[in-house]
Amino acid sequence: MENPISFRIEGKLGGGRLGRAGVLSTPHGEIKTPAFVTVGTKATVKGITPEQLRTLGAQVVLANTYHLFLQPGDELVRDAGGLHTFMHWQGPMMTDSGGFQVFSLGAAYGKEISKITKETDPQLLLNEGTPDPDSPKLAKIDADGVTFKSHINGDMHYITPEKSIEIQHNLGADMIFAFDECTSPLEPLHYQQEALDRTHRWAKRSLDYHKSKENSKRQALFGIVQGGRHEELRKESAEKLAGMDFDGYGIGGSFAKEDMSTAVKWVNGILPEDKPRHLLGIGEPLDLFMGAENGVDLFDCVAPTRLGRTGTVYTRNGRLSLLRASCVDDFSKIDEDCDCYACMNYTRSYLAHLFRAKEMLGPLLGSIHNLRFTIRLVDRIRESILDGSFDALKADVLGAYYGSTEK
RNA sequence: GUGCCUAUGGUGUAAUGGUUAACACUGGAGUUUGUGGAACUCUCGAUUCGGGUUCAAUUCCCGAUAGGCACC
Repeated sequence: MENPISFRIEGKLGGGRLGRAGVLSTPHGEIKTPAFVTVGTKATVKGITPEQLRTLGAQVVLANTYHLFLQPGDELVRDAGGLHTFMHWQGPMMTDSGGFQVFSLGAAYGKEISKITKETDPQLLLNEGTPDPDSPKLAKIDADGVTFKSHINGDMHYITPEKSIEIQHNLGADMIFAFDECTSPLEPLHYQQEALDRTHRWAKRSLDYHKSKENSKRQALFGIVQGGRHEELRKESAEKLAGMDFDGYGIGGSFAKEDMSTAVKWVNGILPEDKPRHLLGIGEPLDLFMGAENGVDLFDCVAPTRLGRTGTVYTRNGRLSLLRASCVDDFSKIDEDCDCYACMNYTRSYLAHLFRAKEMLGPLLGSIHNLRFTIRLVDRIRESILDGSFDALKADVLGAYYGSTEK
């Protein structure tokens, strides 16, 4: 049977490292990897038209199963002709499985926990124990699936691996994800193991259901590696999933920052080389270099849009809050090196005015800039892998970004 | 002109004869990584002025000043 996607490696990083550049072919076009996947959770990259996305160099958009299932409903999207038609994006698309919402609406709901934990003391992470069961959650896990309480109207919904895949079939993205459980790093080891076993069973069920449908001929299914910060679990997960016939792989989890690179290395050393790997929910400049260096082909992250929308922009010299007093009369561009629409036409002063006046153009321009900044950075990383200048680029970019006074 | 009322951060409001005068917005500095929501965390900043009563006054009294209302 013909595969819905194919992946071709065009160049490798060398030096015994896992990094590579390639081309991922999908039913809606090619993706040059490494690539940054723009996040369009509810079938829209907030405030950005598909035409603008193309101008930004966006190659692929990621929407979310959970959100679209609740609103407007996957069957409606199917009846509209699928996500591509519905949202007027004819390029490659992915959908996340809803697995992350098990985390964000469950263990992490209303808590200080986010995808990247700041906690650096491993003892604390391990001893924190299971978060108190009385705390309100919108997601409850059992062996078979997850009960969600809609954040929109309180309706209860039960999502199983099969249901997640069914929804994703209706949505019709080119690449879809198995239903997984993203665990909190605060969970103890025994829970991580239990959750991982469950994620593996769900991966198998996702795959079996997917393969039983015609959609598997035009939609690729990615399995998701979990295992938290534990080497044994990460490697076990990579091996288990590598043994299943997925079209590609996601690397999931909630990490302490410094655990991320080791987890990626463990996993990518095991996953089949000829299939694409997607590091879920990452990242920022440092993380993109780390991922690319260690064999990640796809990244997605809400940071560029969330930050940009709320007034924080990337510059070559680090992050800059446009709300800062110093921006009020700063008539320079956001970033001298940037070729985006915002940088070509507007000053920091104007952007500061828009954000202070709460004008809607501010969030749009901030999103445009951060997306372009991130997409372009990953594009440059790709080129550098192909022409052998990766290390020089990394030193140059990260030196300016993290070593400068702008921050 | 007379009478009445009011006067607390930049703005709008709390409170009290006794620690450190509270809250919201604004201002300043941050956080944000498969988007529940945009939210959250710090932080600067005030008792109109002058007298008096009192151990102690932002609080009670008198006056000034300013504003509001009413009346002539």
